[in-house]
Amino acid sequence: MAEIKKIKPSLPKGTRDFLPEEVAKRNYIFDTIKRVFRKYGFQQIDTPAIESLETLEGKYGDEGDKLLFKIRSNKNLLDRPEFVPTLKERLWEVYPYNFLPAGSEKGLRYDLTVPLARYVVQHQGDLAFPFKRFHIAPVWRGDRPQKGRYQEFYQCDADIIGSTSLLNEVELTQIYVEVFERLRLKVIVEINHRKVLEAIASYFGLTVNFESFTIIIDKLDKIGWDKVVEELTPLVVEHLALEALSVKSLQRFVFDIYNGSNSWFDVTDKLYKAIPPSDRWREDTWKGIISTLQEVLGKIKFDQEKVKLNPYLARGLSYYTGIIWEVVLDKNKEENKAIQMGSLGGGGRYDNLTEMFGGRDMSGVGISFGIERIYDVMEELKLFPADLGETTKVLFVHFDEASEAYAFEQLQKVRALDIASEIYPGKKKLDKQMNYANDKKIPYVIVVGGDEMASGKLTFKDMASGQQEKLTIEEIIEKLKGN
RNA sequence: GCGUCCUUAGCUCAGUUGGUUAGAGUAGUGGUUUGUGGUACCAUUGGUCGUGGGUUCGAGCCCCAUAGGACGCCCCA
Repeated sequence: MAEIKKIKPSLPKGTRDFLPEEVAKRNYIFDTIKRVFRKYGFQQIDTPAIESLETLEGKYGDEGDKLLFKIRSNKNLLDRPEFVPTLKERLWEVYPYNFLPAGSEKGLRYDLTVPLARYVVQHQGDLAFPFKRFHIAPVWRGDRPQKGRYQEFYQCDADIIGSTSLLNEVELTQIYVEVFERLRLKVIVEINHRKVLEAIASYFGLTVNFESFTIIIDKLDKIGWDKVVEELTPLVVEHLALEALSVKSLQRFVFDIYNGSNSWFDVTDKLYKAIPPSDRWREDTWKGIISTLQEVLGKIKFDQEKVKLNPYLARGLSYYTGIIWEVVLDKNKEENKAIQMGSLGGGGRYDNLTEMFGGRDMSGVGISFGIERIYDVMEELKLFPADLGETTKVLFVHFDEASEAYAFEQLQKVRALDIASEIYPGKKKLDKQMNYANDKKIPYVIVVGGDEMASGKLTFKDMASGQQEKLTIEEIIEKLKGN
């Protein structure tokens, strides 16, 4: 038997272990979000962590493809011992994929959206449309890790597939507001329409480089107007021969509209008046966008401090085609001022999602919660409840085999009432057993020894106060049920 | 793809211009207290100094290479 090589315990880069306490906190976030999702009629689904490479490749652009985790095929003939070195083998080393049947290669999922598209097309016969699902699961990216950015992380998405009604947008906005209220985070849900950006770009003659335009505009929060103008200027000059003055006016244009207004209707009205229909931009389309925004925002009385129209909100994603969201900390609130954190969520409407899998054209709209960041912010603001209720409520401790057996019997009575309880297994000195309760933050301990067995009155100790009293098991159960 | 930094005990880290046997705190174990934790005190286990090579009488420390990791750009679900 070969000796097992001892290695230093370590994790691959960009991955984390979670301690029980951390899992409890993460579950608190997940449970809060799930409760709201279900309240609005969303059903949870799951899909495999691995998908065919076919499914994943080509969906995230060149940059995304590079970050895909690929799983080496076990069909690789090179690994077979009987395989002798030949020219073919050399070719295998260089071009292994060329010798594999298409679709046999696997990869780890990169997000939850592409699996959703595959899922909807594959199961369309079994699903009720509009299909409202949520999905909370880890995804993997071979990215270079940074602070708050990992190779394995959770995504938490809710989407509605197959309905173009704006009621969906209204409800998703409600969900954002409600979830963050429940988590006691003060945030602003920013809303924009993708085509507002297109209109602005078009008005300033930036249609050729619209992608670059959105990428730059999206950085506004991070780098400020001066840098944005700086980055936009070459686009204008190179491709459209407009003087940089136009970019300055772009800044003023957006800035004025956004700042001088108190209500969404003011903002949308101003937008409407500010952008004259050009030959690239038909008036009725623009009207449609404005009314879309007004309908979504005006449907119910959102708190205007919490839900705001942000005409320069872009989001990098190219596949969004309609309303887009982003959730950010409300920097006007005192407690948030010191916290440096990007968006806590985002989403939008996208068309043709299912097309790539041969499905009929289905419009989709969805939101996502950045739970890793939400966790960090809540930790910093100390917003997690002190008692997350995920630990044992009461521990039985004992001295010898007889008292262990007796305690074990009593334990069954407590467990019969679904009270989380345990007995210290095996013989150990009492202080070690108490230590265990202490480390595990178990609030109550029941001491069972000779006296207790004789009298039937057990020693019930409150670990927080240190006080203890002699009670029958029935009296103890009553107390435990009470809190 | 570009750049900065890190790696010494399970964990967090000291370790002087290169010098004898590499330390501390913490966690663990045993005890002070054979029926009472969160505090204290005493004792004690635990290290191929990431790996490989080089310089040197001598390397945790200097040089080269390499692996792993963290962070910042780029990009971004």
